[in-house]
Amino acid sequence: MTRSPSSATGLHGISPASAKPRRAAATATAGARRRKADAAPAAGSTQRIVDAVTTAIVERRLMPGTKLVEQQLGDLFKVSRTVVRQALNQLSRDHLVVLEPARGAFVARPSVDEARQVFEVRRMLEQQMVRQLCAVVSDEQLALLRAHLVREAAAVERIDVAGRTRLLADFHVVLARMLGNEVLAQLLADLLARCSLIALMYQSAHDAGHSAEEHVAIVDAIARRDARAAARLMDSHLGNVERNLQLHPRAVDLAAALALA
Amino acid sequence: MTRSPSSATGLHGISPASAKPRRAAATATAGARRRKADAAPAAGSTQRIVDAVTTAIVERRLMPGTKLVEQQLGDLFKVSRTVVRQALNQLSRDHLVVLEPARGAFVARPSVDEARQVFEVRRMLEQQMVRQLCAVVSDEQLALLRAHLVREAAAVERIDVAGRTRLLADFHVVLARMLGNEVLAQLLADLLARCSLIALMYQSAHDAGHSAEEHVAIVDAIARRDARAAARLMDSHLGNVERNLQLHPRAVDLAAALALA
DNA sequence: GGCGAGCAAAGTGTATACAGTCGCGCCAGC
DNA sequence: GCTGGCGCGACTGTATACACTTTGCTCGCC
Repeated sequence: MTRSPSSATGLHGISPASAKPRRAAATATAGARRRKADAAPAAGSTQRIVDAVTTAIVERRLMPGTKLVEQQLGDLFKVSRTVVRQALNQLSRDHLVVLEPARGAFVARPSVDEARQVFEVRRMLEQQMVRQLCAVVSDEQLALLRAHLVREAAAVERIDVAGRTRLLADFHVVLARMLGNEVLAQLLADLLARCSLIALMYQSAHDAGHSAEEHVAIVDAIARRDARAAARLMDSHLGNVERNLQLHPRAVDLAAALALA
Repeated sequence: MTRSPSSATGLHGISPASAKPRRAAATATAGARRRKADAAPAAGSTQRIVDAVTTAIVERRLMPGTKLVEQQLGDLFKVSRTVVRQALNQLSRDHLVVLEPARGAFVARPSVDEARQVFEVRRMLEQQMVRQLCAVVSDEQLALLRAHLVREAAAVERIDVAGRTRLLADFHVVLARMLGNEVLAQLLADLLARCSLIALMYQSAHDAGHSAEEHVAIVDAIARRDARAAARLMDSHLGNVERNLQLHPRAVDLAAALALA
């Protein structure tokens, strides 16, 4: 959350690959030289569109299934379809939109199976993540975590839906970053963006306050360096979040329902 | 490995996102209808380029750092730069190439840190993966695994470098697929492609025969439904692979060397 | 009145054209 | 002889143009 190039949009860790595409993983020298180049001119117009669409989806202004017409987006952002297409391609890689050949781009509608699988992977990764974090976490980092928890609580308090959604997701990315593992962090950011879309589709009955409390418990366990507890708490936390989704196939049994009638 | 749209290239699980971009995750009806469309006409020329470059990198015909000029690729594949650019964008998302703004596309040169982080994530995922697999694996699946091991051994035997590299990596994707978790499988495929590049850069001293033997041990543990042993074996297997890389920074100490001199 | 063929509008897929940027070599000046 | 600016060539970034597919509608036919 320190140096996110797309922080202008309001998203930090969520935006799945904001930091990725343009960041030269090349030798450090090249990275340093580039810094002046992409600081001022807003880091490419493609990324602007990606970020805008991402936030729009996460903040529920674009519903799943919505068609994204290239020319319309181009007019809105005052760019050509070329740039819009690049953005849509990136978004499709993040699984936020689906490209249907010769038909167009649509906001993704993740299936129930996909939702379960995403959570499954998150459980695998994050359980191990907190376990390892117990071994290496510093006091400064713990302080940062506490600070994050305070912000979460505040957002929950003042019913700031967009803000709390972002903070609750960012919590997990912050944990990943603390391991110093950028690969893990980006992976997790991707998964969390997909989770936003999933939560959005399958109207989560989960109340944010509960999640925030569980985050507190997890941090407490980490502070005690209690790896087993931390892993268990994270597992049950993710289980709770998933359980509170309405992952009961509806569209599928439409055929069955009609057959019955 | 059953229905890979890019199997024509010789890569199965490795090709990081061959299956992803064009595969409509949309409702099953749309998927069925589309099948006729993308079956025959080779699934888009963009993907052809992505696959070709991917295999070229994995099979060591394109060395890290090589510049990929758009016009040249366009001439080679008889397509316009537009298509080439799309392909390069996809490849950059897979971390196989790096795009430097206004400079061009280069075959990625993953840093030592990145290599370590990729392996770290693999350990997290795959340890949990085999653990879970012990609980759900069927006899047919075990037979498939045994068959795969036989193919691995054969490739090692006849010193088929390209083949064995692919098979050794595919093993891990096959495991992921057996959990029925496509999200996990694709994630792992991504990571494995990056590992190919890493192994290629930091001249692995690891001999393939050893890896194949470790795979056998892992499958044995899974067959015994011994989750703890399987997890431990997978962990040590990945540890061995990583340890056999020459992950000792060289270019970095250039500055130090100059300071000394 | 329902149904299928055909047509037109909309939108995507690809190619081409143009503008901006980087890198390299040349040349003047010190 | 070496250094620093200048200009040219190559290549990338973006816009525009054109061809093809899909889709919804209309009209004629059954």
